[in-house]
Amino acid sequence: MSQVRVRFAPSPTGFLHIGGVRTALFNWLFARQQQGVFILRIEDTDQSRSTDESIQAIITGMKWVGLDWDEGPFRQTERMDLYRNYALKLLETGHAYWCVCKAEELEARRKEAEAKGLSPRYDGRCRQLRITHPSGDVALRFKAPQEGQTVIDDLIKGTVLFDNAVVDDLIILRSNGYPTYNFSVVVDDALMGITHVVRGDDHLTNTPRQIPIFEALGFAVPRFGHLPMILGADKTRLSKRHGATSIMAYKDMGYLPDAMVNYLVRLGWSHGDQELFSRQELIEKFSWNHVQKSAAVFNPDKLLWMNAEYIKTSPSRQVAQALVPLLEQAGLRKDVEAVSEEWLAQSVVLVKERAKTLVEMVDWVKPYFGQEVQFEAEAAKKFLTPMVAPVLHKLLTRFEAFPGFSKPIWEETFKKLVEEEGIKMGALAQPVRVALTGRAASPGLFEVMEVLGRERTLHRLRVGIARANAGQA
RNA sequence: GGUCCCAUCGUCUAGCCUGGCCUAGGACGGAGCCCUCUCAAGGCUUAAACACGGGUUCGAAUCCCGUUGGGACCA
Repeated sequence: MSQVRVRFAPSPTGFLHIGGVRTALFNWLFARQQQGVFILRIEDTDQSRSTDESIQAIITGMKWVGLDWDEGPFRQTERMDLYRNYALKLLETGHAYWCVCKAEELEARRKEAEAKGLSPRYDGRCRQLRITHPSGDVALRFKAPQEGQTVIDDLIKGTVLFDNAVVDDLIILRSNGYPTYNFSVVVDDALMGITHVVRGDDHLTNTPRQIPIFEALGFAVPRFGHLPMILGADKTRLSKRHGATSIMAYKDMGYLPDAMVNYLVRLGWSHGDQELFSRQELIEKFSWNHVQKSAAVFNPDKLLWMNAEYIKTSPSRQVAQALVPLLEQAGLRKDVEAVSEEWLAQSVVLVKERAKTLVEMVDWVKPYFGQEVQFEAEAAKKFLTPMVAPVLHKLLTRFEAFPGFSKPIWEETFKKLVEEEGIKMGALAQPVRVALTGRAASPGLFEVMEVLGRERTLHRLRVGIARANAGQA
């Protein structure tokens, strides 16, 4: 068995979208599992739509999700001579011919055929012309086999049969000298020694056009695998209308790359009932025969759940690291610089089971930065009332009596006070919570105190008491 | 229009190849209950699907044919 060589070949016509990432992912998993080679190739022959920014977007996107490639990125625009040479080689070997049909004529004939209810394929009229010295606008056409069948043993769809009679002679070199998509792909896949062509199933019907070209060129025909599409909630092809489709948009929304990868691979692939997989597990367990044949609807809710799972279970230092850029964006640069990595990781532990995204986490973690707390008006009004001020003061006095912070001791002190006062836990807990965090919802009170430390806890209690006394008296 | 692909809960899917273990399992989301200092998380319970019609067979979600419905490509 020769080494597996696969590729991901996106067009740089925008950002890297999640459908592309999934295609790349399946290729990557297979390459890593087989200890093969994963190649990145940029299909930028359509120069009118290709941009350098898009190429950069593909690269940053791939890096973010951790899909590293072994060869490339190659760009088709740097390989134009190759396509021309191989096209002319086909002409020499009699597998291609010059076609002088004008675009308008072809269009007219196509319409005519359609009107008659025939398929709008090229009728092959230049095939017999044997034009050897072309002039003016000429295109090079591939002589497609007219008889027999082309059989694809697809990795995902199984055996698919096409009658060659339905495949017409496709243009491989346009009159402007540019190769067509179907031709440049074959040349590249052949020259790069691709053993498994795995792409979206929108290419399935291109395959019977491409196989004869491999053969005419004298190259081995690779295996093919056609992945089903990703759809939006309305079951139409996923697009901007369905919300974010750019992979980097998910980074900005606070998703973890591992969660994206896990979700995307589960969209179309399964391993029994298992939902969560580590990268290593994915590489080990991946297999083509458990890839779904039908299209799948992208479900943002499930992705969100999965992201929450990853936030909860990933090492807190790692999550903290991913959180830093978002904290800085939120205007907390100075605060972040002032704290230790360890402290940050500790606060992540505090909120990680409440935040489903890193963006949410920024909000959860905000109250633990800085000396002062920002009160939510409603929470303060409801819980920091003159009525609770005396109890809060008692609590403060008792806390002040301890020279240091000790979670169990402070907790015990707190509960004892509640008991003595004959009030419910919540009656004291909520005002304290608002005093310490400014909000009516937070992690466990004593965990919060631990992260704040003795001094800030006492300080915020004092401020809270002042606020309570001032409150609409 | 032609060719090709696809079809299990609202969604992602297990089961299909190698019929019986399927009274169709899991997950997300929904509903309810429990836990609880708030918010979460967690635990438990629950509603919810084999597109339809024919065959083959003792027996079909599973195999075959057709219908319907989606989709892709061809410009």
